Amino acid sequence: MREVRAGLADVARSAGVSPATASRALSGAGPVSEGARRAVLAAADELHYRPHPVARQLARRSGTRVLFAVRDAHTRILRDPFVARATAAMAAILGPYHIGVSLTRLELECAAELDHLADDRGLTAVILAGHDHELLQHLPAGLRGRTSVIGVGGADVDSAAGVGALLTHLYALGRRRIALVAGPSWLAASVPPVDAYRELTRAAGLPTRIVRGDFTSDRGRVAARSILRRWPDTDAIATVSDATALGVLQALAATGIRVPDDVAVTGFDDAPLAAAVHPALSTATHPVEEVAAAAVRTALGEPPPSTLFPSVPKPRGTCGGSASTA
Amino acid sequence: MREVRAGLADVARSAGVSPATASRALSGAGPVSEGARRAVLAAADELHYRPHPVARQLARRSGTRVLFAVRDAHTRILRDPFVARATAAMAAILGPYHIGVSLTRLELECAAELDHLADDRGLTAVILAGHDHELLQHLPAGLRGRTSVIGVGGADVDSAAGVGALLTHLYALGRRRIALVAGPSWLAASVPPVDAYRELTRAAGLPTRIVRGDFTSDRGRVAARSILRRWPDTDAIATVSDATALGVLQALAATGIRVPDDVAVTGFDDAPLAAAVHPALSTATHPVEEVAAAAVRTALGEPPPSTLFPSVPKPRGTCGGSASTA
DNA sequence: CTGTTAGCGCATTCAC
DNA sequence: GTGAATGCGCTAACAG
Repeated sequence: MREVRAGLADVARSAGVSPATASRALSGAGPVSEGARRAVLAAADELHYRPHPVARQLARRSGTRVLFAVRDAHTRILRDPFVARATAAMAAILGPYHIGVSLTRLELECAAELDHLADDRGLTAVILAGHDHELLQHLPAGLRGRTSVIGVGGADVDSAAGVGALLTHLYALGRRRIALVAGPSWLAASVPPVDAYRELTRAAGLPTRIVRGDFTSDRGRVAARSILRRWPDTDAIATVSDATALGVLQALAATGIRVPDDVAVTGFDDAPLAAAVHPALSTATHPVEEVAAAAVRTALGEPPPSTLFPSVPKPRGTCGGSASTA
Repeated sequence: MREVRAGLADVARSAGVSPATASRALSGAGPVSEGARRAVLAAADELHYRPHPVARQLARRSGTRVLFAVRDAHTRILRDPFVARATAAMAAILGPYHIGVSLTRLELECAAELDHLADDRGLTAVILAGHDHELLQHLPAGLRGRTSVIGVGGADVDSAAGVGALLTHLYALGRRRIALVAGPSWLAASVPPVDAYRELTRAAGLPTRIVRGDFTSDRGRVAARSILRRWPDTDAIATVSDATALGVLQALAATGIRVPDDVAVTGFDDAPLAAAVHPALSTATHPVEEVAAAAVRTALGEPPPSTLFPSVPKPRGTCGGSASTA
């Protein structure tokens, strides 16, 4: 029943105009008289015209994919809930534009990989996460203007405020020997939380206890043991990742340390089940979908967001104090 | 320094052959003499030739995107951890093939939407989840051969075995009044777990207590209250979703019912933090990334997987018995 | 404002 | 085996 798919030429003919005019009318770009536009739109509708995205992208040289490139030491970062959530959000946002999403991990030393990406003509844009300052400085020329960043310098959450609020909350509840499991040192996003931490400890005259972590619970376990060994009287452990916080909780449980009675714990990012652990994990929530949307828009040419996205502290059971175990 | 990107024509010229031969040599298809092939490959390497994916896909009319379409009553399904995880996995798998991923939700009544998708020439393939039998029966002709399915009839986990094992475990631990929060009735994947449940209850002479749920914790809360009202002596509640199980746990906690002492609870899918709640959530783990990979391969033309993926029961704290709270 | 003319970069008929 | 020609479907430059 269905004839061969109608093309732009068919629409143009049926509307009594040239393909060029039809193209302008349909893509909304370029000058078209009101009459012609109406005729074209009617014809397109009549013929059930559907533009061919691939041909369009070839002609426009715009590419058909956005790449979400996450720099990290481990492959398992690709299974990280934050990454998965952001990827899915991008995929949902870009679908209507006929643009797909790809996901890849970048090694810490990724100059060569970036060069490679720079001349993949199929890529509309690249969204970077897990970067450091140097990386942004040395972006291949071919990537400039079609790259955006999630984290420091791009679509970012106010992690300093979020972590700061959590720390302040711990302090208000009487914790005085607070340790921090910071992010990896190769990561630009690791800095703001550390700054916030140093500011609090200095202002309050507290001891500074920092160990490095990453986004895994394994490292959380290790970090917790390390902290307990070096500073046995620690009464709170703040982290910058829910997974890490869970690792901390497990290590503490294994040592017979009570949470939050002996040691309070906080995470970061509000992973799906964070509210459901017992005691419920104190953390901070972030609008990941909005961050992803902003990153996409920026990558596609809009100006970058001028403000940070909110990092809202969610003090729960593992903080002690006014806990809600719901 | 860098000249204009080398095209197939440049490679051909440099290798002293025609573009056609170069194309054959590079794409590996068609007859090419060994000498020519070598020359072309060398030239391509020399010129740092990178094929233009969009042009290639236009010429081949193969499309540049795979769409992951999840049928569900609610938009929030797109934030479901399982969906996000599967999406990210697909995006990672397809990247090297220069194919992107899009994500969309389908209404329960989605015949029109499917028709629409069928003639989006930019779509390489469509991967369906949340389908029912009728949907698969009435797939638009334009989608046949380039559609695959996650769940019953496609890349699926052995949910009957997984749920069955969990139920058997509950039974072995002495539970005799087990209720099931099943999946939604519009979903084909809801059936196997129910079958497994009925089989156990019949074989063991247990009462049958089924209520419908979905993939949200809200419904889990509602379901738990409903169960307690209708069958106050229930001593175990099995679900087919971790989120639902968490909702059940919350409702039970709110009622002062102890888990697992009074009522045991099981989830399904091993969400990221399931092991970390307290008591740790009993659930079943699934190789989501492999399922996604299989779905992708099938959508791209390979034969569908002949066997079900394993659903491995993870009895933990909420089951009672040999619990491990780790 | 509109139509004409050229491509976009590659894959694929066909003759040779 | 190979090459010349043609087409994928649409957009962009250019005259008019």
